[in-house]
Amino acid sequence: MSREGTTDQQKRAKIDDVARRAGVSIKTVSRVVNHEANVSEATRAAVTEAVQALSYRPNMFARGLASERSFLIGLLYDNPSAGYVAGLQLGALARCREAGYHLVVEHLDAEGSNLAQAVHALLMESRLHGVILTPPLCDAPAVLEALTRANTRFVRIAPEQYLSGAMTVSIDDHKAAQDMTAYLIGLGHRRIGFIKGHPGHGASHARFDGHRDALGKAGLPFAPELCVPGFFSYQSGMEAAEKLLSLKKRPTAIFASNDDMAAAVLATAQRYHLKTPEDLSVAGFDDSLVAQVVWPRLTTCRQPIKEMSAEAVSMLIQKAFDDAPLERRLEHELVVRESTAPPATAYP
Amino acid sequence: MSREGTTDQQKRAKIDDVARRAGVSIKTVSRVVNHEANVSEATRAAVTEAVQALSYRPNMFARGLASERSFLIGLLYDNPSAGYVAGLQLGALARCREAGYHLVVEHLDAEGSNLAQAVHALLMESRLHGVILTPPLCDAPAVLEALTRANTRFVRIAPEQYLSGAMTVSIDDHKAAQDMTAYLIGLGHRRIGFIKGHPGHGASHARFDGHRDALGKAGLPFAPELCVPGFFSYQSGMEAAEKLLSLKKRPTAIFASNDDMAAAVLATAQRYHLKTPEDLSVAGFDDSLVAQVVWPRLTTCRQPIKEMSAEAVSMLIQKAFDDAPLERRLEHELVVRESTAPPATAYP
DNA sequence: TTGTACGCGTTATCAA
DNA sequence: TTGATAACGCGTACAA
Repeated sequence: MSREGTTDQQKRAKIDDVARRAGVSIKTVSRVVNHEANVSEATRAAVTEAVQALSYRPNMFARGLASERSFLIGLLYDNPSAGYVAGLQLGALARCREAGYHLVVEHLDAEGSNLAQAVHALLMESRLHGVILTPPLCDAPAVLEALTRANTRFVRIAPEQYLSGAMTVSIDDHKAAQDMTAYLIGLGHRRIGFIKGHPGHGASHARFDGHRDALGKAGLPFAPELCVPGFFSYQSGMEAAEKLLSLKKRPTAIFASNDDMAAAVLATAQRYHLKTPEDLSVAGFDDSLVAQVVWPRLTTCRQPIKEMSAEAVSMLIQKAFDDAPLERRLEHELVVRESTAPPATAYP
Repeated sequence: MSREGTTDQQKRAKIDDVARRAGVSIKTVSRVVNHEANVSEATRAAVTEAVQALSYRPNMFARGLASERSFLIGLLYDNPSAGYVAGLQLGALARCREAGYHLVVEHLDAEGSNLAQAVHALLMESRLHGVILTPPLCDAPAVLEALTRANTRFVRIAPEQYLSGAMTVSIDDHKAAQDMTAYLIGLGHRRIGFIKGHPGHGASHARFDGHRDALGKAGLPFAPELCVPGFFSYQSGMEAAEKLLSLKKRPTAIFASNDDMAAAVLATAQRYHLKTPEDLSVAGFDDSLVAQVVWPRLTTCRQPIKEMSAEAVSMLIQKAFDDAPLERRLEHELVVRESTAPPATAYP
């Protein structure tokens, strides 16, 4: 019933079909498709024409079987923040699409006893071209070892520990936190509360150090009671906020190590009948979705998650690994919104 | 340098290795691995032992090449809500892991002109076992047609349009919205504002109808000015809330078609110096992450997204398709939190 | 109940 | 610059 007898869209075209139509061998088609050198312009054009005419797409499985590596990239995560994961994934997907790769996603339990086994199994059955590791997985020894043993390359995003010879994408968490604290000091704040991040996550320590260094540079003392632990969760932010706000000498600003905890501070402040930002300035980190969904909207530090994961994909699929840098650092950005203002109480 | 000469972990075991170790043919190994019948208990045990000893995992690419279908399931999405996508993905991943499948994620532009081409290309290069379609993609004709033409099975999650013979997972949006409005009426509210969802998404109309029916059942009039359009985005929620709150005769409660928009109502109410829930009750839909991150926390309707996507995977990988139902409907649940209360103003 | 031999669609080796 | 042909690891008629 098709209007054209010659164009049979029903069956998928294979490399042989393309070769026949272009009047060349399959190897030549393979060369063109894979952008290899040593093909004359004429034949290349002929093959390209045939590929388009037949709307040929190389079979992913045949490729994976024939070559050692595939066009599949793995994204391994175990992160409670939906916004963080969604952002990362979007960035990775965009770059994958450009390059003709596909993304296989895997949700692992970073605390699970069978972590190593799960990674091992994944690598055995699907020779992934490469793997993207997000925190806290990028610091899990079991994962790292399984990857190394299987000789699968990987990129770590925002890792905590330095790992010799491993590819990494990150921002300068130290500098970013320092910038934020300096901004708060610039507004006139002198007593600034700080809520730490999860001690198991990479950036937590760097952010804390940055905060403290900013205090030092401004000649302000570091008050231990103003620095409380947190775990990146909303719940932990509530508890941390309780501690800080029940202090006899309350801070005029609180800098939380991520937006979820900052949102918790906002909620807790309301329960204390404190107005934000008049009575209490609040700053977060990440510029995740919640930052714009709470009221007042959060002043925060934007981490370019999409760009980071896109960069990770690029590093995995690059041709020459010899002269390429192992570590890439992207720029952060201070995003000032309504949750921060000069303190109502004037200081000398 | 290995301590055991016999156990060479470096190379991946293949089916031949297992067959040799178990003293059977590769076909028998294949039978055991794929849980086929007609294998004696003794040989099955022997093969199982060999599989574990060699930590054998069948090569995904070889399988995909040899058989028509693969162990890959596609998840296609174009959804602005990070929480929704993250939840869906988690549910699908969990079920996939149990069944030994992997998830290939693809982010498509539902409005894009090359939608059909993108889906077509994906299906040509990787014969996915099946595909999960999320709104609004599950109603995109281009996607549906590409899938049908490639003879790839799919499950639609919460679709708008009925499609004969297509598999579907959903909740009863009509009933859910009706329950919520009935709950608000039960609290004593008589003027209830409603913010619609994106007209292109399946559930929007059903939710609106449910709301209106609940009003009718309670003998309350439907006031057109209390029903405003929205698009599921935070921004659209802000605009909708503006309209409702600037009414000369303001509603005492607002029911938004999702949590993002409900969060926007909360923020807008604060700007109007309205206290929630004393001056204005607010209800959302989905029970996404934001519902618990805002203050007061949102009363909402929980949609079991994880269960829905897990169910979708199950439907895709089931053996017998003949006697299986094409549509499955899961239960919703009203989650009452602090954002709703009886109205301050008493009605006769 | 078990095994043999072939094919799936690519990439890669080597010769032309 | 090209091409013939052998892997790649598994599923599956078909035979035993």
